[in-house]
Amino acid sequence: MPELPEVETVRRGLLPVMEGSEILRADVNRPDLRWPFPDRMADRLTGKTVTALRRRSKYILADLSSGETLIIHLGMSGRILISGDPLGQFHHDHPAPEKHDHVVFHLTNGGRVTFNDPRRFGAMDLIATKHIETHKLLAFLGPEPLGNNFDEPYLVQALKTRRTPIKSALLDQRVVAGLGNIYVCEVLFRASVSPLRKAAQISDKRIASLVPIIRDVLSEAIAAGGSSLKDYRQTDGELGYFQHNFRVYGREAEPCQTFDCKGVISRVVQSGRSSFYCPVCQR
DNA sequence: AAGTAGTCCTGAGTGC
DNA sequence: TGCACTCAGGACTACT
Repeated sequence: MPELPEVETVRRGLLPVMEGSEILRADVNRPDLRWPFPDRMADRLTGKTVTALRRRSKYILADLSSGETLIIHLGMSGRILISGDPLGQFHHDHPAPEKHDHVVFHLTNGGRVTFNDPRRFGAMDLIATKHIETHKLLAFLGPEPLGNNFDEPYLVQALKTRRTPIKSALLDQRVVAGLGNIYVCEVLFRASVSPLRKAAQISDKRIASLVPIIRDVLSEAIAAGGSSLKDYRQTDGELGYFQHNFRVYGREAEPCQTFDCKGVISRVVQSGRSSFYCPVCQR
């Protein structure tokens, strides 16, 4: 479900409620999500203050006063909702517990942070903060697309020898970390590049052109609060609204929006994921 | 070794 | 209404 913009939106929503706050208690309602929760997770969270709330790729990282960091991944269907009016501005009480509320953090400021994930592809883990870079899930991630290490020479170099379609290459988190199916489709549309084209076969100039487009699409989506399809909500329960700006994703059989293009949006399946694109103007 | 299916899981939607 | 089927913002694992 959530790609980088959705995860960043969740992080920003959690920031004022969680950063600097103490975890009074954690309710862990099942033994696992995608993997078993770490040993004694609830105990290791209890009484700890969240000293910083960061993001790496699609992972939310909560640094704790104990010297450990809680790693949270939302998988396909994960949501995090805040309740309890901890900032004195929401004016709503705790809603009734729902199915798939797997972990609930109770904060000493009165706030409650609920992790809900029907499909349970999400994950949580705890690791010493000083070892976060070496965690199995984070160690092989590529650069942050909105960070300084992601630039034109890097992407040209990274894709130079990749025989896989550009669509698959950009979904590979080792190449660039945080893009998912929706935003790759939108990026390739804006760049007029066919998702079917082999990465290595695209000119350096066109690969380079992807860099600012990736930054723009992600930045615009963050500014819009992410994209809400089925599951995703911001932490206050509001919908994101970038889905209204999709030009190709989910628009199979609709006319291409490129000026003067008479194409029709197609859907093809590449390595198990749907790619939406205009076969006329994306080459 | 890189590239690609298969896999985990629930729920929504569609067609008969 | 029920049932069978497809599809979904991810990404690890095990094949070729």
